[in-house]
Amino acid sequence: MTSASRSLLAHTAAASPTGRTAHVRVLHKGQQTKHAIIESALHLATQIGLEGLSIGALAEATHMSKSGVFAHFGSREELQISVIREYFGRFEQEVFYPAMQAPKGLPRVQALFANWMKLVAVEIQSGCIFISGAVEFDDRPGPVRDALANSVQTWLAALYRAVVLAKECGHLHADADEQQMAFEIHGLILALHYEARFLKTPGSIERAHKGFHNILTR
Amino acid sequence: MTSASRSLLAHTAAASPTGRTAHVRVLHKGQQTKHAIIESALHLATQIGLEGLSIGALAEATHMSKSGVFAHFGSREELQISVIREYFGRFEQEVFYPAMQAPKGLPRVQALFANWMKLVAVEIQSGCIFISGAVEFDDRPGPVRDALANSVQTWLAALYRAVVLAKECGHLHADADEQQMAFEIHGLILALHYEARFLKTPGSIERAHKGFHNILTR
DNA sequence: CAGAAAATAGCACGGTCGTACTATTATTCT
DNA sequence: AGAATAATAGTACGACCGTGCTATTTTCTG
Repeated sequence: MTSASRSLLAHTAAASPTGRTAHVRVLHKGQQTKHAIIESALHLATQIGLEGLSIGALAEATHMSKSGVFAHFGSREELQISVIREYFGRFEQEVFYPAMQAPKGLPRVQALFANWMKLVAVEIQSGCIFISGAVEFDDRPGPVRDALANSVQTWLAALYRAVVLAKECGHLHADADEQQMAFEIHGLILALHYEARFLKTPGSIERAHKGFHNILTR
Repeated sequence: MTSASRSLLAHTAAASPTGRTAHVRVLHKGQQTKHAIIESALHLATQIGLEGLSIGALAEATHMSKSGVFAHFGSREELQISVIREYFGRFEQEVFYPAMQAPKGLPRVQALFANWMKLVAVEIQSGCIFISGAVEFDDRPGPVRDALANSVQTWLAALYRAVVLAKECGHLHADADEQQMAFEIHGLILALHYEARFLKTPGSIERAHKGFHNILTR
């Protein structure tokens, strides 16, 4: 397991179920297993979906009791939200931040797409909660949906902004429609996920790449 | 309700739970309520998804007992498959057949896309089981997944074939990649569904239309 | 109008779910 | 060290699930 080795920041102190605030203490050992639970939950959720995530199955996967798992979150919703936050963090780490080191303009857009494709290529096997979650919660208002939608919006906005910068740099035609391009790129990723993961159509990855090229050269 | 008025063909005699074959009889009144149940189930499944479809909820919606509903299908899987078949039939009726009356070539491709868009525009409110089902069953083998995948494959193949014909008619560039075009069109529909239904991004319909235009004029 | 057969209801079972509530164990602090 | 507190386990509850079994009612048929 490569579980507890990352992110020593332990940011935001993650509001505990009980509203205790006396002495701003640094809590140690519980946080660690909580992180392990979230890791396991993320792994489960990508396969079965956020709705399929059950505390019982999670307890079994982590060799804990149901109540032991439950106590860390206080509710299933809070667990789901934790998973979304974790996934978003990894998405940032693997897709966004590395691409931001590419020079702004077209290279950065290409880096963003390349990193995104690299992740989705993995998710063809494991699943993607930004896609499955969208379907599960498109009709179900509430905090989980909000967390999910915010995460996706943030990422799509970052992509859009990169395209805007590329146009400002003169790397795109002057009449290029940035919103339109972001929309079409999003469509390529969704079609890739759909056709490769569900239909198992061969050649989908190449088609997504070619589609991206088509969008740029217009 | 506009329920029992369509499709007097009553094709395929829909294998009953009991394996009775004595006397090829024409069964009447049960088939009718079965159709009503499927209609209600379709309505439910588009909103909550095929997995969210529960016999209890369906019984309540149709003012029947759980066992009364259950007896018509023999299993939940069979119910789900019936819903898929019904949805596919309507899809054919609303999208495919009308478009086949357009002259083959580019007009027919445009008609297919236009009809598809018209349907998806409705499904932004109600949901689409070809999309939600793909997410729910991409990891879950079995007859439901097979029925779903077959339906989608059939439709995508029809779209692809229309593009091939358009190229043969000389309505597209000689180096046009038909598979690629079908892939990108599929992506537009998926992006539309995602952004309009889940994110509620305004202007998505126009972007899908514009994207289609971009694909054709290349 | 019978009698047969199909359609529907009623009921019960075992299972899983989320989540209170209460013990017990492990960890941390003084 | 022991006291305080956090972490985990144990147990139970009510709700819903799919589905099997047995009545009862409705519909069709001869």
